[in-house]
Amino acid sequence: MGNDASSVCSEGEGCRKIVAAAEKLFADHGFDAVSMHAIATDAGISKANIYHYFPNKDALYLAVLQSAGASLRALLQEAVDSSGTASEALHHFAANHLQHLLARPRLVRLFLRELLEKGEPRARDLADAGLADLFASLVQILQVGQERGELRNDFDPALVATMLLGANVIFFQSRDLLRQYPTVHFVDRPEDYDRAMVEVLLRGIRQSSNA
Amino acid sequence: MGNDASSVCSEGEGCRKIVAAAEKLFADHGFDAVSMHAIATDAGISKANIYHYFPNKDALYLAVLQSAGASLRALLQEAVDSSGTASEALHHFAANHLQHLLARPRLVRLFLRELLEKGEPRARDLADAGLADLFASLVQILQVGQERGELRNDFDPALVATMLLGANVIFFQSRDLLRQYPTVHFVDRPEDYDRAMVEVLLRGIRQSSNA
DNA sequence: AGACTGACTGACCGACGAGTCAGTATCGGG
DNA sequence: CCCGATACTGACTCGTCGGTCAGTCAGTCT
Repeated sequence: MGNDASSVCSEGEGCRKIVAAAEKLFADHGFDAVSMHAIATDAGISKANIYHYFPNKDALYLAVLQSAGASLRALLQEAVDSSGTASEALHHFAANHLQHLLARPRLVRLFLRELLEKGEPRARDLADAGLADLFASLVQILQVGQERGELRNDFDPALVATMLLGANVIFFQSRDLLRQYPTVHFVDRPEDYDRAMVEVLLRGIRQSSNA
Repeated sequence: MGNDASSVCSEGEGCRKIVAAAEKLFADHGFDAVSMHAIATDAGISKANIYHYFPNKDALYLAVLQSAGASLRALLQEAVDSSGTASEALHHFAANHLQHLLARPRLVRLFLRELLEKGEPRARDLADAGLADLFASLVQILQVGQERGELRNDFDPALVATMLLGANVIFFQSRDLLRQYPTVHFVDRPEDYDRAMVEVLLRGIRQSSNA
């Protein structure tokens, strides 16, 4: 599935299969709920073979996160395109961002999981880095919009960036839940959701008024 | 700490201590990472004693979620007050909602964890119920505002409700992360964050325009 | 006193977890 | 054809897990 295992596996069929299986299982069930045996079985190899490539379970987990982080970051940065007006850039970002989230749900959940961890900072820094980049890009788009006079000056770009990211993340995370809610009709149309969402946001931050 | 263990413990000092310890550990590390021994130690009793109150680990976890759910739901519904204008109600809700989230981080993380689980639906329904209630309340506030002509009619209440909830949840969840980001100055002032956030939102959905 | 009850414990069990190891299959280069 | 290295395996160790059990202890009712 084109995951960026190459970055951590330096070629090698077996290794890639391991990371792919681990990524799936870790994302679905979390670190502690997944045994090395389960990973091996899913990858179609023996458990001991995993230790040929990775010194221990933590290292494998780290490798998975690293590989996932690389591809996820690349994917999401793709969504950032600061050309055109701020409005255009925001619409473009929101739509692409959410679309990418939905296209690779496992990677996303892997990172959301990490963000929830309190005790052991297994790879918080890694998870953080990706989000920080994204956040910075978004803030920049908004700032440029402000400097150009396209957007109002009385709001904090970081605030709106947070709102936008939050809107997408919560949509991603509670999609199934929302689906059970009868009157919600944007559940299966992420583009609709994003378009409407950015419109509301823009009306709140655009310079002066129009319809 | 006033958690609603009474709902599941029918009095009894020991039982309450168990649930309290379990709540803390489960919230911090997740179901699989917490052993019965750890819970017993933290509660200051023997492991076997836990089985005097709960038939197995899953039952204990369920009880914790149930108790947490009860108190969390009560807490959050407190934030809902549909008296006054929609603007007032939204401001009131946002501030209280976030404040409650931040006041009981463990309960929140317990539920966010559950929302992430894919395979076993240990208690998804339970976690869902709370959110659904809240969501419905918010939607209603917005609908009333629309009917009264206070808010525009061209937006989906469910969409804005989602945005508001999302804004609060992401703030809660990535607070530490945001703190490392230099230019963000609303991190340690949730009220500021919420006031500004709702203002932007309101400007986007309020009928006609004003400053 | 004695019978009964619920809270509680230490010692134990089988299962399964991560990780090890001795050894086999495979394969490219000399 | 053999050699060394790399890919890979089954069988093992050992610690910890969830869960059980026989039994102690404090109180309470009669």
